Amino acid sequence: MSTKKKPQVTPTPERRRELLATAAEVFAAQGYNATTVRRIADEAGMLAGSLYYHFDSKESMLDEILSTFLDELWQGYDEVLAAGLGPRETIEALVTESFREIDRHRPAVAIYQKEAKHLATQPRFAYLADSQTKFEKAWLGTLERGVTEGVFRDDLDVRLTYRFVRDTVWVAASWYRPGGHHSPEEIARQYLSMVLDGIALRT
Amino acid sequence: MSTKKKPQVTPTPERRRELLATAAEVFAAQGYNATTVRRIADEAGMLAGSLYYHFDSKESMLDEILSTFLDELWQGYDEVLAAGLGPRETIEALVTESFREIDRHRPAVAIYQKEAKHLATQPRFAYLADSQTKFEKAWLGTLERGVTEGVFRDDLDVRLTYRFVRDTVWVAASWYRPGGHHSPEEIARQYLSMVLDGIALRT
DNA sequence: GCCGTTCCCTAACAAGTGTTTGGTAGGTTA
DNA sequence: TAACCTACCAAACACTTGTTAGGGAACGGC
Repeated sequence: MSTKKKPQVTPTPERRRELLATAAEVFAAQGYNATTVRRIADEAGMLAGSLYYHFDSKESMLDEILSTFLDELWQGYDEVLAAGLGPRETIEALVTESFREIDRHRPAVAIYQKEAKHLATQPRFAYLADSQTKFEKAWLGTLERGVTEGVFRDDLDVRLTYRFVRDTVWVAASWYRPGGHHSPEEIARQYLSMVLDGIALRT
Repeated sequence: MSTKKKPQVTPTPERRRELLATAAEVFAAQGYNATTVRRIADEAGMLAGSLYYHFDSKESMLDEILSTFLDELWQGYDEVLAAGLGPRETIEALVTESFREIDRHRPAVAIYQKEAKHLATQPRFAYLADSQTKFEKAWLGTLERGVTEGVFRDDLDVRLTYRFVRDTVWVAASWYRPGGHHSPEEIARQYLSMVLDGIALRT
C-alpha cells in the first residue's frame, strides 16, 4: 500500500511561495532596484545563482509578486461590486476589503505603491495600468453615483475626493504591521468614520 | 567705473540649482536607485563625469535636494506653529502650507515620500528621522489639543487619524501637477472640507 | 598678451550587478 | 544497483554602475 508520504525536502510550489515571500519582504523594505539578488538569496539562506533554479529572473519575481496580489485583490473587489449595494455601502465594503488585502499582502502593496507608476510604462507590466484604470472606474463611479443619489456631498470635486480616498487607503501599507493594535476591520471602521463624517465635532 | 556685469556663462550657484532641479525630476520619476548619473547628465545636456565638477557624489545631490526642501518646509511650519492659533486653525494652516510646499517642491516631496524611510537609517540622512519626529510632534500634538479642547471628535484613535491625514497630504505630490486645474490653496480647501466635515451628506 | 577661473569632455577604472554554466549531494523510482 | 530528479553550490561572465584624472576651450581681469 503506497501512502503518499510527505518528503523531507519542501515540495516545489511551496518553496516558490517561501522564496517569493522573502523576496517581497526585501523589495518592500529596500525598494526593488536597491535590492540585489544576492541579498534575497542571503535572506533565504542560499547563494544568488540558486535562485535561478526557481525563477527566470529578478524581474519575474517582481512580476509574480505583483500579479498574484492583483489577482486576489480583484477577486475581492469584483465580489463587492457585483453585490449590488448602494454607493455608501459599496465604499464601505471596498475600504474594508482593501485593508484586508493590506493585511494579507502588505509587502506586495508596499512594492506596488512605490514602483507601480514607472513600472506601468514597461510592456511586461502593462497589467498594472489596466488595473489602475479598472480601479478608477470602480471607485470614481461609486462616488459619482453617490453624489447623484444624494448620499454624498455635491460641492466637492469628485476627482479630488477619489484621489484622496484612494491614496489614504493604500499608503496604510507603509505603516501597518500585522498583529498590531488594530485589526484591518477596525482600521477600516475608523477610516470610514473619518472620511464619511469628518473629524470635526458637530455643533 | 567698474560695473559688476553679468557674464554670458551662467554663474555657479544658479547652475547648481538648475542641475539639482533636473536631478530631482529624474529621481522623482524613476526612483533614486534606478536613476543613473549618466541619465541625469543626459537630461542636463552634458556627460556623466561633468556632474562631478559641481557635486561630490550622486548621494550629495540627493542630500542637497532633500535638505533644502526640509529647510524651507520647516520655515513655513514654524511660522504657523508660532502663530498661536487654535487647533482647527492650526491644522488648516498646516495643510495649506503643505500643499504650497508640494507646489514648490513637488519632485523633492515625491523623492522624500519614496526614499525617506530607508534613507533615515543612514547616518548622513539622520536629519530625516529628526524631521519626522518634529513632524509627528506638531501634527499629533495639535490633533490631541483639538480633542481636549472639544473641537475634534474624541471617539477616533488620534494616532490613526494622524497617520491618515499625514499620508494623504503628502502623497498628493505623486499626482499633483503645477499649473493644473486646482491651485494649492483650492486643493487644501477641498481636502480640509473632506477631512473636517466628511463626504457624507448630513441628513 | 598672459594668467587664472569656470565648465565641460574624453577616457578610463574598480566595484557591483544580474545571469549562466557545470557540477554534485541526497533522495526517489525502477 | 542504476538511472533520475530535485535543489543547491562554485565560479565565472558580460555589463553597468559611480567616480576619477587629465586636458582643453571660452572668458574676464590685469
